[in-house]
Amino acid sequence: MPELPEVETVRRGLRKLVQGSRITEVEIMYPKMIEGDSREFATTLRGKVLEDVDRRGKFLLLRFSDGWTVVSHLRMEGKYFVEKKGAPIRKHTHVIFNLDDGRQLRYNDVRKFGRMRLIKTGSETQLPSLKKLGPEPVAADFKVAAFYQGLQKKKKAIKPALLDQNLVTGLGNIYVDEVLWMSKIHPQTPCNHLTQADVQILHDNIIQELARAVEAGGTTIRSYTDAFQNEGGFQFELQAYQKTGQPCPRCQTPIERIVVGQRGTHFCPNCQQVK
DNA sequence: TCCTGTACCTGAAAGC
DNA sequence: TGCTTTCAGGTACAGG
Repeated sequence: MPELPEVETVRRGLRKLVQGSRITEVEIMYPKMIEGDSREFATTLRGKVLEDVDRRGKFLLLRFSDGWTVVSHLRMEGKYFVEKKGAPIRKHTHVIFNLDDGRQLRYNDVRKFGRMRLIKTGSETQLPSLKKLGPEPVAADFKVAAFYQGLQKKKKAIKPALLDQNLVTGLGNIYVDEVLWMSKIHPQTPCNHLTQADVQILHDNIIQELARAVEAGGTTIRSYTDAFQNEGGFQFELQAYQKTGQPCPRCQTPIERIVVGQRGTHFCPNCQQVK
């Protein structure tokens, strides 16, 4: 399930593999994957060069010539890979970008949750889904004072607040459980109960954890692979996520699983207590 | 405005 | 063994 580190790893892979390639044809097998007119999506991209691949939060921004951008979200199980034209089409391949060198950039998505949208480059900041995104989880953008103020205005639990993408972007279910464990904060703690000291620790752990996960090439739990079809390495670093019944690495108390905001949630009942 | 619940999807695992 | 049910979760959207 791609979160920021996985999307960043895909972005880097796509840059290496297909930057500079020209699209000769786009085949769309599952039109619902395309937001807006899927035929227009295909005809507009014909002849365009993929000039760069950017990222905002968990959204990939594929930059094409003549001022076009494809905004792509992998959601749960979306993945891109490159194969030669004529190679067997795998099950769950929904969009194929034919390239001028005989290769194909293929988008595969078992759950069909992923979405793509074609927009004019520069207008992505006006898309509601991108407009609402909080800062990137890096020290230059993500400021602890604004984070604390944002949390003080919320009464809901910290876990769904972090999954919202409004206060900071890039966290998903795995990394939220991890950073809350690292910060000794119970996932059901109301946001406005957190002290400045709690928020400072949480802020620093979010930056540190996501940077480490990017370095490791992301986390593979179910099916994630990057554009080279490599799995991530960060699943071996997880301390709490999916560790139900296993001893907490800090205090040896068994990790528990509860449901918070309809999401499976893993925490240490000793280290992480509700305030 | 904020918050909660649900739909979208399929495959794996669990239950019978 | 084979069928049915439950679960996994990121985002958009509806409704309170």
